[in-house]
Amino acid sequence: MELPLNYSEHEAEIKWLKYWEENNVYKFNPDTKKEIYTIDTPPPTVSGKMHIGHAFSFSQQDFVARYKRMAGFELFYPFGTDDNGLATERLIEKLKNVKSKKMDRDEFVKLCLKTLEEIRPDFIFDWKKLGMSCDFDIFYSTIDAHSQRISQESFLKLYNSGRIYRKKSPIIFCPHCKTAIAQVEMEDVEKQSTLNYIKAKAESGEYLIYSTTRPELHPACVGISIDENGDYVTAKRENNELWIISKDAYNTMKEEFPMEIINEYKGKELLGKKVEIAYSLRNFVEINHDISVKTEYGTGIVYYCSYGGLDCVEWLSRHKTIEPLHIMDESGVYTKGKYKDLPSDKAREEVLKDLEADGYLIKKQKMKHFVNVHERCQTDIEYVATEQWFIKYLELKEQFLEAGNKLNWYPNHMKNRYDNWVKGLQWDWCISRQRHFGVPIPVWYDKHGNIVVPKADELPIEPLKNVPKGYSMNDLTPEKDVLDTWATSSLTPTLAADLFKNHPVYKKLYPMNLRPQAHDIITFWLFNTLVKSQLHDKINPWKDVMISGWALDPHGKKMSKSKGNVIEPQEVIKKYSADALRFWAAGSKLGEDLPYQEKDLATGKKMVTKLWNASKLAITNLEDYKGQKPKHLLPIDAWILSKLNNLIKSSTESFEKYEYSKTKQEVEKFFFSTLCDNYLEIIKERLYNPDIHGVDAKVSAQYTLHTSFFSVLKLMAPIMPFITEEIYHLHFIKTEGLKSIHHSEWPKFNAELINEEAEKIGDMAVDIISIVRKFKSTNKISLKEEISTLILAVNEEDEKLLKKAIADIKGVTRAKEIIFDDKDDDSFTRCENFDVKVGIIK
RNA sequence: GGGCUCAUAGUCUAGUGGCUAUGACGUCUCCCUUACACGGAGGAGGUCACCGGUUCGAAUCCGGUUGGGCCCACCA
Repeated sequence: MELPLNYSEHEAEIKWLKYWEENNVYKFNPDTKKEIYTIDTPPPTVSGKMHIGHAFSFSQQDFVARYKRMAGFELFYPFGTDDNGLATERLIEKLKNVKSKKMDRDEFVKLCLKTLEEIRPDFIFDWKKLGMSCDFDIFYSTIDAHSQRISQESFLKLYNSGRIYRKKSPIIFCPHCKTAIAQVEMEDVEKQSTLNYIKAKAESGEYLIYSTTRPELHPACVGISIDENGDYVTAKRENNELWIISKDAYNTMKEEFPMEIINEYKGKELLGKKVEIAYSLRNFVEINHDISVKTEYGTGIVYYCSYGGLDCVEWLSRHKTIEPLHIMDESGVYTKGKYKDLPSDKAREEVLKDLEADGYLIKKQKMKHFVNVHERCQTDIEYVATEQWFIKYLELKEQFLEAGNKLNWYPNHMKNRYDNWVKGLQWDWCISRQRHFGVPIPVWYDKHGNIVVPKADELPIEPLKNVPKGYSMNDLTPEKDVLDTWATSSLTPTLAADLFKNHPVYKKLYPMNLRPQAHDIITFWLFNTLVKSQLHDKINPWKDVMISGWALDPHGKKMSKSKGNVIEPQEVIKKYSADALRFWAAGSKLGEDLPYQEKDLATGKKMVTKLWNASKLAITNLEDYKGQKPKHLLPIDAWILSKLNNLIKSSTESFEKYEYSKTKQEVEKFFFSTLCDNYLEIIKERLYNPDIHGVDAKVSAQYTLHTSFFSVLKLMAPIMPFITEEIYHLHFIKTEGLKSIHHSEWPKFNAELINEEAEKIGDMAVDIISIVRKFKSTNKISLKEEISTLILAVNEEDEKLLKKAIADIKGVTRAKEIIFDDKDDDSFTRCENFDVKVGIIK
C-alpha cells in the first residue's frame, strides 16, 4: 500500500467527523443487550462560542465516555443546550434588535426558539470539532416544550406535596435589571463609601450615636441594637448634651468630640430604652441586644432597617416580634416616607442633606468596604420584599449531607465544598424570577386570591395565554413570573432520560452513572440537581461525579474578556488540531486547574506526527503479516509484551478512577520511549533481513509489533480519537472489521504475558544500547556507524540471559562482534540499572 | 474570618515513607540513519517555598510560617 507522506490533521478531522455522523458511530442503541453507561452531559449556553474552559472540561469527560464505550458499555451520552437564561435573552435581543420586555412573552420565546434553531448548528459544531462522542440526536434545549413540561411538572409535584410556597420575603434584587437574583449572581466589589455618625434622641433625654453606610434607609428603621455584655458610657459634651456610645468609641472619639464620662455601665442597662429615629415611619424604636454588635466598630450601636442588607434580614429573623417596614418596590424606588418616589442613590443624597441641616449628622468618615453588586451590571443590589416562590428545603440539610456522602466524588476532596455549602445554607430556594424569558410558573390566582394550578396532562402551559380546564380567562389572573433557570437545569438527568420515556430502556437511564462538571458550580448545578432528585425520588441523580478544573491563562490567571487573555479553542484547533487540544486537556489531573501553554499544544501535535510516522513503519512492515502466532517469541518481543501488559493494567485502573491524565502520561511514555526509541529500532534488523535472521524471527517481531502498536492505538483512542481512527482505517481495521476504532474492545490485561526474565533481558539490552549511543554521540559519529567490538563484562547468569538476545543487540548497536569478558578496565561504562560493564572498540 | 487546595530546574508538570527526584518545552553539543530533520542521540540545569517534629530514612506523614488559587461568611 502506498501511504501518504504526511498526515493532514484538518482534512482528516473533518473527514472523520462526517464519517462518524454518517455511520452513526456514537448513536445510542436503546435495544442494546450491553450494560448502559449514562452521562449527564452539562448543557452549554448558546450565548456565543465554545470557550477554552469548555474545550478543557468537555474533553476530559469525553475521554471517560470513550473509554467506557471501548470497555464494553452502551453509552447514553446526550447533548443539550441551556437556552433558558439571561444570557440567551440578551443574545437574542442583540441579534434580532428587539426588547423582550416590550414583547409578548410567548412571542419572544417563539422568536428565541426560532433564532436558536438558526444559530445552534454552528455552535454545536464547535463541540463536534472537538471530537465529542455524544449522540447529538439525544438532544434537549432547556427552553423547548419538552423541557418546559418537565420543569413545570416538577413545580407542580412539589407544589402539590407542599414543598413549594409563596411568600412576601426579602430577596436579593437588582434595581437595574429589575429581577430577583441568586446569591451566586452577586459579586463583591470594593467601593469608596462613607460611614455616617448620626445621633438619635432617647426618650430619657440622652443621645444615642450610631453609624451607618446606608443612611437612606432611615424611614425603614425598625430597631436599634447594642451588645448587652459590652462596656458603654454616657458622656457629657461641652454643650451639655449627653451622648451614649461604647467605651471603645469614647476612646477613639474623645479628641474630635471633647466629652467627659459621667457614667459607665454594661450594655444591659440600655435595653428597652425608646429612641426617636429621624424620619422613621416608626416614631420610637426600642434598644435591644443583638449578637452581631461589636463595641469596637463605629459607636457600638447599630440601627436596623428593612432592609439594608443581609445583616438586617438576619437581624429581623432573630427579633421575630419586630414587624419589617417595606419601603421599596420592585422597581428599586421608595414607596413610602419622606423620600417616596426616589431611587436609593438619590434618597441617600437627600437624607444626608436633611440630617446635616437638622443637626443629626455629626461626622462623616470615609472608608472602603465591599458591597455586593450584580455581576452582570455591577449595580449595587438591594433587598426588597416581594412575593416570591420558594422550595422549602432548609430542614433537609441532613438528608442532603447524607446524599452527598453516598456520591462517589472524583477527586474526593471536592465533597468538602458541597458539605460546606449545605451546612451554610440559610435560605430556602427562591425559584421565581421577574424575567420575561423563561419557563412560566404554571399558576393563576382566582378572584379571592386563591392559587390555581393545572393538571399534569395540561403541561406545558403558558398562563398568560391559557387557563386550566374548567376556567375561563376572566376568572383567573395569571402569575407573571418565570422559573429561575436553575429550577430547570437541575433536571438535566430527567430532561435527557425522558426522551426515551416510551421505550423499555427508560428505567435503565435514571439515575445516571456520571455527572461531569467543573468545580465552580458544585454549589448550584450539582447541589440543585441533587436536591430535585432527592425531593422527587429520594435518590441521588448519579453514582459518580467527576469534577474538572479550569483552564487558566499562561500565567495561571483566570481568563476573562476584560483582561484580554482569552484563548479561543477554535483558533487552537485550527493551528494544532483537535487531537492536540485534547492531548493538552489530558495533561491536567482531574480537578486541577491547568495554565494554557502553547508549547503543550506543540507537544500534542508532535504526538500526532509521531503516531503517524511510527504507523508508517509499522504498517509497511506488517503488509505481509497474516496474523499468525510465532513459533517462539524472542526475548525482546516477550520483553515489550510484558511491559505492554503492565501498561494495560495500570491504564485501565487509572481510567476506572477517571484518572485519564495518568493513562495519557503512561501511554505516551511507553509509546515514545519503549516502543519507538527502543523496540522499533531493535526489530528493524529482523524485519529487513529475514534471510539472515530467519523468517521465524521476523514473524515474532511482526506479531509483537502488531499487538503492541495496535494496543497503544486503542489506549490512546479516547484521548486522540482522530489520528487513531485514521491509522486504524489504514491497516488495523483488517483484523477486526469494525467500522471504527471507537467500537474496538479496550485492551485486556493478559497475565500470561508478564515475563520477568524477558523484562530483565530487555532492560539490560536497553541500558547497553544507551551506552553505545552515548559513545557514538560523544565521539561525534553517526548512530548507523559500525563499531568493531562490543565487550560485555557480566556475571555468568546475566551472560546467559544476554546471549538470548545477542543478535538483536548486535543489530541495533551495529557491532561487528560482541564478546563476553569478565575483565574490565577504566574505559568500561557501567549500566544504569544492572551490574553490567560495557567496553567499546571503534 | 472559616473551609478546601496548591507551592518540585527558566516554564509547565509526575511523584501519598526507600537506590542517583519524572516527563515535556526551552537551552547546549552532535548526527541528514531506508517511520519521522515537523526528526534522532547525548549533555547541562533542582536547598522539592520556609521553620520545626515523627522516623533508621521525608518532596511524600504531622505542626507551624509565608505566598497563590477557589468557595463561603462578614464588613452597621
